[in-house]
Amino acid sequence: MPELPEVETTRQGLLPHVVGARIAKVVLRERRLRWPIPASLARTLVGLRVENITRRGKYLLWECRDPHRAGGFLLCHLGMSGTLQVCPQPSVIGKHDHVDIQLESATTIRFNDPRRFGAMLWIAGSEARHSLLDSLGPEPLAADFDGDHLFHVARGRSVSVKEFIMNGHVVVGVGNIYASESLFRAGIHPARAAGRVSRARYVRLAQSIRETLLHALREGGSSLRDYVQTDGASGYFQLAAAVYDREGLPCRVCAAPVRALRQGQRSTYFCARCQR
DNA sequence: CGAGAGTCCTGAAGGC
DNA sequence: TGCCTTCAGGACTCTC
Repeated sequence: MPELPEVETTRQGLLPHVVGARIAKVVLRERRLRWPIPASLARTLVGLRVENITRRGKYLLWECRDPHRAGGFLLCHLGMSGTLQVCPQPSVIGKHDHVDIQLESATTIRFNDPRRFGAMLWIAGSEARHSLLDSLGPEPLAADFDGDHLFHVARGRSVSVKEFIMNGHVVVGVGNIYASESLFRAGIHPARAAGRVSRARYVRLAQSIRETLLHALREGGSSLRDYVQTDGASGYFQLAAAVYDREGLPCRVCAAPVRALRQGQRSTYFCARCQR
């Protein structure tokens, strides 16, 4: 399930293959994703040159241009089971291979997404502005994200701190796995109301989120279940998970059994002794 | 405005 | 063995 480290790993894996390349052909086999892929996307993309791929939260933005006509941005979201793989010699078309973006070099970038929660949309123009991006919170690894930000946004909020940090309008890129891991690292109970966490503890939480994400980034992204890196190798962050998916197993710090609970129809893992 | 539930989807896993 | 149910998850969208 791609979270921010996986999306960033994907971005970095794609960059050397696509930046500067011209799009030769686009095959749309299945357009029914989170939102339908525009039928005109293939026509739009062919002939454009990919100038860069940037990331905003878990959205990837392919900046595409052409000297003779208007460019724009290909907005991609991997949902929870999506991958973008670099296929130097695409051979057999597999199940759920929904989109192929073939470059002039013959290398193909293949979008596969069994659960079809992903997205592929087109933003025309020279600015990457879209309603999906408009009200996103800060990047957790950027300078404008810190404990003060979390503390201020949390004023008066009764939602649990775990659901709070998973809200993309508060901070982007913290998914279910890293939310549990970050709260464990910060020693904060996941069910505590967001408005009842002190400023000092939010400072620690912001730092924990950064550390957790950076750690996962160094490991190449997690591979829990579906994730595959662009070169096909799998990540291995789950081996280092402190609490996620470890219900009943001893806490790595105090040996108390890790506990699980449901929050907003999501599973949360925590240590009742280490987290208050 | 915030909170909470519903929704999309496939595949794996568990129960009987 | 096989069918049925449940769960997994991102994040938008709707209702209250």
